Amino acid sequence: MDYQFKQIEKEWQKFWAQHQTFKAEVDTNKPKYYVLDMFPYPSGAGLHVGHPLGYIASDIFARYKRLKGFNVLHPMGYDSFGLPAEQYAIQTGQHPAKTTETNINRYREQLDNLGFSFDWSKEVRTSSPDYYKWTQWIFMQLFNAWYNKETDRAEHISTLIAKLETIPATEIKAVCDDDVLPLLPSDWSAMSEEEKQSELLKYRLTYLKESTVNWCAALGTVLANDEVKDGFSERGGHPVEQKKMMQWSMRISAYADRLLKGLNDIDWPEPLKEMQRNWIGKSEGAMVSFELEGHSQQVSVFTTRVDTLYGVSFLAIAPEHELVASLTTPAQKAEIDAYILATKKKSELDRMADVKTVSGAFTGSYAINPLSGEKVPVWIADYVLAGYGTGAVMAVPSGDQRDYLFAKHFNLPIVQILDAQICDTEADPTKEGRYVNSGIINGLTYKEAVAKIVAALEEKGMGYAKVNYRMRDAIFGRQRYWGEPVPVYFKNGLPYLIQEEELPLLLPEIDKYLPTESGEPPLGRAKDWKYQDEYEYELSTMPGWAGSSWYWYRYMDANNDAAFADKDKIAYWRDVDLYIGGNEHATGHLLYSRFWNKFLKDMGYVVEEEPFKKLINQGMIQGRSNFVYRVNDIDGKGTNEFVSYGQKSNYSVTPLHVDVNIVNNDTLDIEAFRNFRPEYKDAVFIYEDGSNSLSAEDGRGEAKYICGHEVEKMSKSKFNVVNPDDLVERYGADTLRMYEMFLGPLEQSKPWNTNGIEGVFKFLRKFWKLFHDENFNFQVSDAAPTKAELKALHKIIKKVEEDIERFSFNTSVSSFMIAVNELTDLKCNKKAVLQELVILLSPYAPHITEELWKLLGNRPGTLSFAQFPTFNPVYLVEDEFAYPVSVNGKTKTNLLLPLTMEPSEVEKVVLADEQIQKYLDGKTPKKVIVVKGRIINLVV
RNA sequence: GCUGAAGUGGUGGAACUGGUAGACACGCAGGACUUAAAAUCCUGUUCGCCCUAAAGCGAGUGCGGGUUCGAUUCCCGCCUUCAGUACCA
Repeated sequence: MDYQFKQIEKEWQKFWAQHQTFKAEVDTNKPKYYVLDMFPYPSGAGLHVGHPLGYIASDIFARYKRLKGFNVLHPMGYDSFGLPAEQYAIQTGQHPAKTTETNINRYREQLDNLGFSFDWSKEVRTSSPDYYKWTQWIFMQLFNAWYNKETDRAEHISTLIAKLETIPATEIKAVCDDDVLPLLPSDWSAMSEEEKQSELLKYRLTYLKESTVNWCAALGTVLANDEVKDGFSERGGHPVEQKKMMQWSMRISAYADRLLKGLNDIDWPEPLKEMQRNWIGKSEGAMVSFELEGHSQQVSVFTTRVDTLYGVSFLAIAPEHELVASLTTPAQKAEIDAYILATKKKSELDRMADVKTVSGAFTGSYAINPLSGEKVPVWIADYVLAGYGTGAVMAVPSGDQRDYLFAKHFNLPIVQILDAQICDTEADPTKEGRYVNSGIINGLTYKEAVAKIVAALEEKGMGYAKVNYRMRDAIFGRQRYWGEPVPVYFKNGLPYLIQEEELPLLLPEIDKYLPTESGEPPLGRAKDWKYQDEYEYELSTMPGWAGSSWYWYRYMDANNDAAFADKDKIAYWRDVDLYIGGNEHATGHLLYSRFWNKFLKDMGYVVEEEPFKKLINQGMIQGRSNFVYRVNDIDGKGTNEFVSYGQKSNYSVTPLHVDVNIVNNDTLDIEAFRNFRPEYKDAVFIYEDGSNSLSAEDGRGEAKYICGHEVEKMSKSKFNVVNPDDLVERYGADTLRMYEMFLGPLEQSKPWNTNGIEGVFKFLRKFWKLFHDENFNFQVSDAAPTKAELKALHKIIKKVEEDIERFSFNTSVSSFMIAVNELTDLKCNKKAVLQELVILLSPYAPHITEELWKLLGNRPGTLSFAQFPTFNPVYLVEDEFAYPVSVNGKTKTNLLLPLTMEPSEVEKVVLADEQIQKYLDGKTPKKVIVVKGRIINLVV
C-alpha cells in the first residue's frame, strides 16, 4: 500500500498509550536523562503551530537518548492557574476549574496528535489540590526559614531563635528587613509571644510587609515587576500605579549572589544569562551618611563612586523619601508640595518617556559632607528612584550626566575632581588622572582614593563599603481567586501557618469571582471560611509563578502524597539535563525556579544547586499574513474588485488581510475566498497575468491570483493562525514534525510559512517507497549492501548523530533527504541498510518508522529502545579526491588525484596539466599551495 | 541610550576547525505521462555579459576597510532589522 499516514499514526499512538511505552521508572543500572519542556498554560485558543516547535525538538532528543541507552524521563503537564480562566469566569460565571479542564482536554488531544513520547503517568496540573498541597508546603518551609550569611545558606528559623536567645541581634549575620530591633538576649526573652512573632517576620524567607506594589486597578491585583511593561500590565495592557499594601514577599534578594555565581556553572545561552545578570544588577560601592543641619537624622546614600565625594554639590532624594516632610522648610513648603503633586500625577509612562526634562525642588535644608564638612543643599527630584538603593543620591555633576544636567538647570556648582577630567559641556565619568579639590585624596589615583575614603568613612562611622543589588524581593500575592491559597491565618493581626496535616488548604467556592464590596480579594466572599472557625485566612492567593517554581521535581514522583517527591527518586533523577522553552521566561520563571531550588537544596530536600543543567530557547514562531488588494475608485472608496500582487502598482488599492488557510503558496483559492465573507461573493479579480477571466485566452490553464505577504504576530485578527491539527490531517504528524524542524535553526525566530511542507511529505513517501516495489508491495532484500550503499548509510549515521548532539535538527532533515535520494538512485532495498535508517529516522518520524520496523519483522514497539547505529569511518574512506584548483583564490577547475599523493608530487602534476597551464596564461606561479585532501591554490 | 542576536538567490535556509558559496527544500520555467486536470517523474534555475549550442568571461554572502596564498567564517569602523532593558546613583 501507498504511505497511509493517517492509519499508521493512529495505530501507533494507540499502541504507545496502551503499552505505556514511555513510562520511566527509576533504574539504577541505566544512566538517567531528564528532558523537560516548559509546560504550557492551557489557554482557550488551543495550540497553534508555534507551540509544538520546542516539544518536537525535545521529543527528538528524548527519543535519541533512549536509543543511546539512557533511561529517559520526558514528562508533560499544565501550568493551570492563571488570569485568563478567571477573566473568563468573571464574564460568564463559569468556574475557572471547569474552563481549565476543557482547555486541558483540548491540549491533550492536540499533543497526542503529534506522537510525543511523553510519560503521561506523571502528568501534573498546578491547579490540582494534590499538586498545590506541595506548593503550599514549600511556602511553609520558606516561612519557617531565615538566611544565615555566616553559613551562606537558608536555615530553619529555630537556629535563629537559638541565636537571639544567646547573642545580641546586632551580631547575627542575617538577610533581613532594615528595621530589625537591636535586641539583647535579655530583651528577646522579655518579649511577649506576639512581639517575638512580629520580630521574626523580619527575618523569614517569606514575610509580610508593607511595600510599594504595582497595583493594577483594572485587573484588581498586584503585579510583579516582570509583569509590568512600560507602566502597563503585560496581560491586557491596563494602567499600573504604585500603591502601598501589606503583601507577602519572597526574600529572593538573600540569594542574589548565589543566583549570579551559579550562572557560571550552567550551560545556558549567553544572552539569557546576561539578562539574568542585568536583572540581578550587582553593583559594588559604598554607603555614605550625611548629617543634616539642624536635624538629628541623617540621610544615607549608596554610591558606586565614593571617590567623588569631594565633588558632591547637592543631595537629591526621591519625592517619596520618608524625610521629605521633615526637611522641607516653611518657606519651601509650597514649592515642594506642588512638585510632589506634579510627580504623582505623571503616570509611570510619562515619567519614563520624559527622560530629558530636568525637574526638582529645593527643600530648604542642608546636609553636611562627612569628609569636607561642606554644606550642600538637599533637593528632591524625580530622577531619583525611591525603590533603588536608599532613595537618595549624592550628586556629583562633574562625573554624572544626570547630576550635571540638574546642576546646570538649577545653577548649582560643578566641581572638577580629577586633573584629567573635562567637564565643560558634559559630565566626564572617567577615572583617569589624579584627584584635585579633594581634601585627603588630592594627588592620588582612583584605586588609592577609594581605599582611603572608605577607611576614613569607616573611622568616622559615616560609611562603609557595600554591595547593592537591583533585584528586589519578589511580591508573592495576588488579589485573585484562581491561584493557590496561602496556608496562613491571622491571630491578633499576626500571620501563623496552619498545621502541615491540614494541607492542602483547598480553594473555597465563591459566588462571584470579583472583589468584595469592601475591596477585599475574591476569597473574602467565601462563606464560613475561617481557620478553626475563628481566625481569618489570608485572602490573597499565590502568584502565577508559585506552581512553576518546583514542578520538575513533582514529575519525578507525581502521585506521591507523603512528600513532594520521594528522596530516592530525587537522588536518581537529580536535575533537568535538557530544558527547552521560550526566552520570555528569562527573568521570571527561570530566576524564581533557581531561587526555590537553592532553598530546597539548603534545607536538604534536593541534591543539586542548579535545577536546569542545559537550556535551549526555541525561537518564536511569528505569523505570516496574506493580503488581497482591493481596488479603490476615483473617490478612494473600496470597490468589489481585487487585483493580484504583481498588478497592484497599476491601481489605487487597499490591502486587506485574508485567511492564510485559503491561500496556498501565496495563490488565492478563489472559490474559498468567495465564501470567506458574504460581501466577497461576487468579487471580481484581476489576475497575475493581467487578465480578468479564470481561463487564459490560449487555454493554457488557469490564471492565478497571487497574494501579498507580511510578517506579523500570529493572531486571530490577522487571519494568520495556523492550527497544527489541520496540517496533521493533511500531511500527518511525521511530516509536520519534520517540517517544523526543517524550517530553520531551533533558536531562531522565524515566520511560519506552510509553503514547502510538500517537500517533506514527498520525502517521507520516497522513504516509504524504498521498502516497496512499484505496486507498493513490501519488499526488502537480504543481500549484502554494496560499498556505495554503505557509504550513504554511514554518512547519514555520522551526520545525524553530530547534528542531534548540537541541536541542529534542520540540517539533519536535509541530510535524511540526501540519503534517501542517494539510496533511491542506487535502487537500494537491502534490509541491512534500511533497518539502520529506520532507527536513525525514528526520533524525527516515529510513526512511519514504527510501522516499517514491524514490517521488517521486528517485535512491535521495540524500536524506541533499539540501538542507535554505530558509525564506522571505514566506509567513508576515499582513495581519490577531486581537488579544486584555484588561481589567486578563484576556483577554476577540478583535478582528480589519489589522496595518497604527497603535496610536492601534486604540485608537479598540477603544473604539468594542460588545462591548468591555460589559466596561468604562460606565467610561472609565484607560489603553489597544496592542502592535502582540501585544495590547490596557485598564486600568480 | 545600553546589552544581546542576526543580515547569504524569488523564498526557508546550508557551508561545523578560514579551503569548490548557494547543499536540501519551496517557488518558478520547460518537458514526459494524460482527452484534460490532479498526482507522479525528468531537466533547468545566484546575477550580469557572450552564445544556435558547447564552452567562456565578470561580479557576488548588509556597506567600507584590514589580516591571509585563500574570508560568509578572523580583526576594525559603519548601516539595518529583531529581542531584552531603561533615569540603577
